[in-house]
Amino acid sequence: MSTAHSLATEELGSSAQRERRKRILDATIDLASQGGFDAVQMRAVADQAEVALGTLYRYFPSKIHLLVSALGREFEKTESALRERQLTGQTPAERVIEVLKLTSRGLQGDPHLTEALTRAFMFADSSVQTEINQVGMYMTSMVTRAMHPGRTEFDDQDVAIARVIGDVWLSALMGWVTGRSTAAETGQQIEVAVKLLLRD
Amino acid sequence: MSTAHSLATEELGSSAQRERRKRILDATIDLASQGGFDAVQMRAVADQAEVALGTLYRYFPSKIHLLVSALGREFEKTESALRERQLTGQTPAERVIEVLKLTSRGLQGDPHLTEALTRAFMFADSSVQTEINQVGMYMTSMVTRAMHPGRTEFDDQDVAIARVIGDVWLSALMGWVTGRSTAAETGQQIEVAVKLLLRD
DNA sequence: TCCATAATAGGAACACGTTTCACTTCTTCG
DNA sequence: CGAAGAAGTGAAACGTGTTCCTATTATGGA
Repeated sequence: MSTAHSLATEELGSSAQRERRKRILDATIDLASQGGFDAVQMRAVADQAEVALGTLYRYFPSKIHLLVSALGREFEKTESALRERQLTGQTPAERVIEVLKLTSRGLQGDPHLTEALTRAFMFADSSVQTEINQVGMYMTSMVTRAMHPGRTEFDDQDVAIARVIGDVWLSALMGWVTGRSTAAETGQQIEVAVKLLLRD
Repeated sequence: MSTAHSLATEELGSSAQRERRKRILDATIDLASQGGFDAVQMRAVADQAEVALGTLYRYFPSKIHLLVSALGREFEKTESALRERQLTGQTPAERVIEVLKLTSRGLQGDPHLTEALTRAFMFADSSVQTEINQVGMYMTSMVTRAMHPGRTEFDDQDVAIARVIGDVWLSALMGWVTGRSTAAETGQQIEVAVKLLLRD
């Protein structure tokens, strides 16, 4: 434990363990990026990360845990990238749409990866609650911050709206990763929802 | 539509084939109802429906197709039951909430079945598009009809709102079947969204 | 009725997530 | 340092979705 403190969600462990964990998640992202959900095969991940299959399962108790953890790491990056970006939209609706478009574009730039991570998220049950909640918080945080830049506290109505937007976003993404709608339709769908919800 | 013609989504076939198909779907619903998604094992379905495994796969090319087809049959029943029911709500929002509560209550009365069907729906890819679209149409139809009872044509705004509500409903259901939220929270979540969307 | 063809039965075999186990290599601490 | 326990390795084995194959049975037209 080199540095001062650790968040509740951070795992402790030796540097060798942190290194292994990183290698595993890197391999996961890499395989997902190449061939999507089906290409993330546990034996392949273990091989590419240069750990034994049993070790992989010691770090991540299932394929779903593995992929949702990877999603968490990706969302963390996205959220911190967004924090540094100045939004240009004039209204809450415009800014929210801007944020969602940026995020979606990032995802749609890597369809296989998106498919793998979204599928895992949708399939995750309560045993993955910790990782899931983390992703949900990033999402809500990104939307509420877009609604009211600079503010740090948000009232119930704002959070409720952000949640609904998150739901629509997930459904739209689901439609896209499962090939039921195009990227354009997905964007449209989200835009309509945001305008309906933030129309005052 | 007894004998004269058939819709595009209806399969033709001899009465023996229709009978087998029904037995398979019945077995599917039964097993799902008892033990959820995991209990719907293809060998078990085949056994209970008294068909060979190969025959099961001839009728439904995958477990997902099988379950989404079963969902379609259930939704058909729900939708026609709702058609005959007189809604008591005074406003569109109240009526939509009424319809969704009724539907949700039906689902939550059989948690295992709901879990199985919802999971399958979420996991379905574009190869199941036909069945998926059918389910989506039932959903949109139920919501728009609740918004404007008696009306048969709906403008774009109404349909857009119905779609957003459907998205929230699916996300909420997902949270519930995966054990991430309670039935009460799910109902609350949907109610908030409907009130936000139909607040004028 | 009889034959060609499609449909079904029955079951082996394969793929991949997951579990298990015996053995080896670290890590830690007295 | 040396020993105990934790972590990692490598491989076998199991469960379930899916595929494949051969023999048998229905079906429908000449």
